[in-house]
Amino acid sequence: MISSSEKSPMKPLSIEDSFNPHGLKVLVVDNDPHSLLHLTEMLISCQYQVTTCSLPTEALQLIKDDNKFDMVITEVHFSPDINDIEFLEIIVRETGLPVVNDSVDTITECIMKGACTCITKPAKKKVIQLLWQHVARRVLRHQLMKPTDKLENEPSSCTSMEDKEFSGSSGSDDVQMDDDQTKKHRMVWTDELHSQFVDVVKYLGIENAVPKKVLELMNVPGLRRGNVASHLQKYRKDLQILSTNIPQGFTKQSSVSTDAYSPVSKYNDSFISTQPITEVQQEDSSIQVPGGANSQVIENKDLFTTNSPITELQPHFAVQDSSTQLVPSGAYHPVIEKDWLVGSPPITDVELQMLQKFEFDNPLSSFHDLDYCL
DNA sequence: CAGAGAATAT
DNA sequence: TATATTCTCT
Repeated sequence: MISSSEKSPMKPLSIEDSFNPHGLKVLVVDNDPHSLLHLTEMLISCQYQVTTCSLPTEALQLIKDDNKFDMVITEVHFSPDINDIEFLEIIVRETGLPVVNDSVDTITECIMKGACTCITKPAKKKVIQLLWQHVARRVLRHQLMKPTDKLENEPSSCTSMEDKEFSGSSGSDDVQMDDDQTKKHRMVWTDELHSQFVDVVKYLGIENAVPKKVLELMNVPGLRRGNVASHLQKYRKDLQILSTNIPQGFTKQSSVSTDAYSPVSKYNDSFISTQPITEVQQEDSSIQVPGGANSQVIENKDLFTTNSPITELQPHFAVQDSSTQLVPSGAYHPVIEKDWLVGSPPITDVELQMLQKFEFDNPLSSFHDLDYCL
């Protein structure tokens, strides 16, 4: 076997750890005992580690207590007084985890709310077997970005001059070297860096996440405590804002009623405390930092999202609604658009390469199916 | 003294 | 606005 062993506590998520159903922690939320059981059995038979509950509130509590889930599968028809779609949305936002909904008739809506895919009941084993790849892909994305970590100009070239910028010439401080890069090291929290940050914070639990710890665990050369402290401050602030704007009771009609600012402003921000992933619903903006050769592209997408691009929404969702074509084989067949099916951008070559690199030991999955699953 | 977190500055 | 720096308190 492979990764079944213990996971390094230092790295909350690594490809090796996540790249296999074995031990992946799945939270299943379903108020129908039968389908819950069925799904659970199937998940377990596929080596997932399953936690179940029947209500969204329980789910949130579970997430709060144990923030180490890798994936959430949720029913979308709970009860008349619970807005399941909103629940799904919150889960997506707060956990940043791949969320799978198990109802077909709301697939479009769910996908638009951020679900990474949708399975039908009764769940087909084949489909279940492939679910882990959502987690894998998320991790992959993080991993892929890692090498890009050049947030700082490498200290090597900076000599000793960086600490005290004004070394010799004190008269006129026209120290206008090729600044931009040598002088002003104003770091940029790229998606990747931020993801790393979020992972660590999640790992620690937000209540234990203090700058020094986070810094250590992130282990990014050049990153300083102050950077983390500052970021953490903002992160918390955003969480707070989010928590006061969203949770409440998930009431049926509360959803999109125009007034995003409901007067009521103190709810259970509880669950957010442990699952601090938020998402700023802002469209991306890629900025080119004018730095000449060393220019850097900053993507500022889903701000506080951990599994960012997986649930990136494309406009072509409007395409048809209910009839999700399932083929007897059990696997999804993208009768419609592939990316419509799952709301994810098509897998890239690099990703595929990475996936294949880590291929197997795991006979359960085959990467052809990525097309359907991811 | 170190370090967290808030406040303030850029 | 995003990040840095300073301040205050533990």
